[in-house]
Amino acid sequence: MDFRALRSFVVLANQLHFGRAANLLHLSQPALSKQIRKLEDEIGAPLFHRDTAGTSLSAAGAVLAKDAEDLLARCGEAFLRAQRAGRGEVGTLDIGFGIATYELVPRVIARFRSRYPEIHVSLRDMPTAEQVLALRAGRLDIGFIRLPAPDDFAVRPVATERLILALPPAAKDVRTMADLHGLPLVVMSRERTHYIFDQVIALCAAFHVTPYIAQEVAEFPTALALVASGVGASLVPRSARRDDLPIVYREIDHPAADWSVGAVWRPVEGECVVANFLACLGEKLGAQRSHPSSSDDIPPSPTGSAHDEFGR
Amino acid sequence: MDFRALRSFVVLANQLHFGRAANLLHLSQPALSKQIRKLEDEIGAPLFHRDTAGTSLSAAGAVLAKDAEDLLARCGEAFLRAQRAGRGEVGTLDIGFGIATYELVPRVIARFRSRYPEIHVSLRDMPTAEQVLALRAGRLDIGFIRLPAPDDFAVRPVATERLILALPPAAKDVRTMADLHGLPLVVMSRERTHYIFDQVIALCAAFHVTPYIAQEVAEFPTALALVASGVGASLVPRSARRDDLPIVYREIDHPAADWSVGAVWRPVEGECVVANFLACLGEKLGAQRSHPSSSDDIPPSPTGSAHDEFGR
DNA sequence: CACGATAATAACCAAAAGTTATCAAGACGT
DNA sequence: ACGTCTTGATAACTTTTGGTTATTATCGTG
Repeated sequence: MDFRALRSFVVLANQLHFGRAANLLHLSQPALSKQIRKLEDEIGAPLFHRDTAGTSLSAAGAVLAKDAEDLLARCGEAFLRAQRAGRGEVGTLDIGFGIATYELVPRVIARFRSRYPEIHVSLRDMPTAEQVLALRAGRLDIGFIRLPAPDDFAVRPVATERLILALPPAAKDVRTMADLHGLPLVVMSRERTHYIFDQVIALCAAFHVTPYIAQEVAEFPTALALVASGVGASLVPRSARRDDLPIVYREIDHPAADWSVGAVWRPVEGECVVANFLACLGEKLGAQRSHPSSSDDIPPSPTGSAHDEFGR
Repeated sequence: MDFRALRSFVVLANQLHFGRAANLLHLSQPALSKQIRKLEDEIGAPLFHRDTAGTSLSAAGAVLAKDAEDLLARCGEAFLRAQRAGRGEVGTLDIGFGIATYELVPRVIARFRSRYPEIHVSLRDMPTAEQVLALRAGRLDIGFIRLPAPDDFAVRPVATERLILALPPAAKDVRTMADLHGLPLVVMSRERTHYIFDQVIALCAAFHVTPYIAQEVAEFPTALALVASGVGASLVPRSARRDDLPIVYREIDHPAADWSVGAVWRPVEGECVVANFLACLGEKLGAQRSHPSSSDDIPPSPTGSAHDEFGR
């Protein structure tokens, strides 16, 4: 059943006049006659009674007319929805995020939702590794993971932190990571924030320090309190620093101390939903909105900007 | 938006493989590629991600796929409904009937409804003249009217009655209508059954008899009771005759005494609903099923058959 | 009875959709 | 690392379809 014929049929059913209907449809009367006749052949029954005194709907025509109008409306609707989906205005967006983005992501999503109310956003809390898998499998559109990202992803760095050394006053002669060797260490529990734990371990390894774990804690303030009470040293993000405690801080001048989170996505052509979300993200970060909607180059990293976007 | 392209799209969305989908659609792979590309151009966004590793739906494609399947189903449904309407299996049937068919018509309609449950039958009680107008205006499909019908209608005679003279014993020397002159007459009230009244008047006129109306009644048995008690003569359908009363009956050998009802309809090409109804009617009458579904000749009149189908 | 209106038909033309053959790019197995 | 295979795109060509104009048949109507 041809679509154009259906549209012609509806117009004719309203006009009940081949000439007028043909005009409205911007085609000639014989063309319309042919279309209708073809439709009638397909259906196997006349849709109109042709009478020189006037054209009128047949029983079959009357039945079809009722359905056809609705059908055309639905079709147009579907078409528009598809177009809007192409512009990233309707559809779904699956976002993965982890503990480090509990503050940032919901805020961006709130903005995104108000701007694109017809996008169904689904948030999935999962660790970095799982996000990478889900992204590759297409189960996620965007992930927020610890950087660096595997290089088959496009990246938008979102927040950068740097670990600093927190020392009890008694250990104020420790100046660098290397001096940490043998000192007891307060670390974040691997349970909840294993990537922080992992990074601490990796950082120690980078300095050939064998960490001696004195205590595991769940929150940075707790760790600092323990440091202040002399339990041991700790490594915390700079934003967690508290100066009201008797603690000595040391910068760590090593890339392994950098701790950044970025939005990553598969660099696929023409998926506007992702681009739209990244635009919201960019605005939220107050940074330049460099997001390649249809190119797979990695946007310039705004390193050094956007501190303190997370931290507890 | 082309319909065939939509169907192709749905198949491809299920298969996610141009070659296989093309096979299922019985066309070549380039043709399918072209169709999809055209659809994408119309919509303005890619519907699939083409990757040598495999084809997958884009965001827009996923949205459209959801709608398209439903759309196609509805379309097929509408198509089938139209076909069935063409065969007179769905739709509406507007029937007009009057007092004389109160017994027959509902029985036929019951049969018709059980056979064509998806035809919405609407019954309209209206007198002959009004039925004729409604039929011409297309507001009725079938009417049951007193015959003869105007000759732009097709007719199926349904019941024939003949008026007979009912005389009180005291008037048994009356032998023909002509002898009725001056005799008091018991007639049916014009209110309820004006066509019977009218026919009695017409019958009298045919014999140049000026009727002298002694009494109007509502039912034939009442009329006969009055006749038996000597109030006057009466004209009743033969089927109303009662032999347990002291009444003398006389046949009237004149066409004006004939009183028949027929189903009439506009002889329009290819309206199966009407034909189907007439088939039911024919079966109910137990007569030959001569009903011209697509010709406008009047079916052979089964005169003399089908007595007693109405009468009160 | 000629005229006007309406839809069907015919002849023709252009656009489309289909076909086969071929190409380019990755995945894959050796 | 290199042919091979798979997959989809492209090109050239053909067929089909849909559209146009011109004409005809058939009614109502002045």
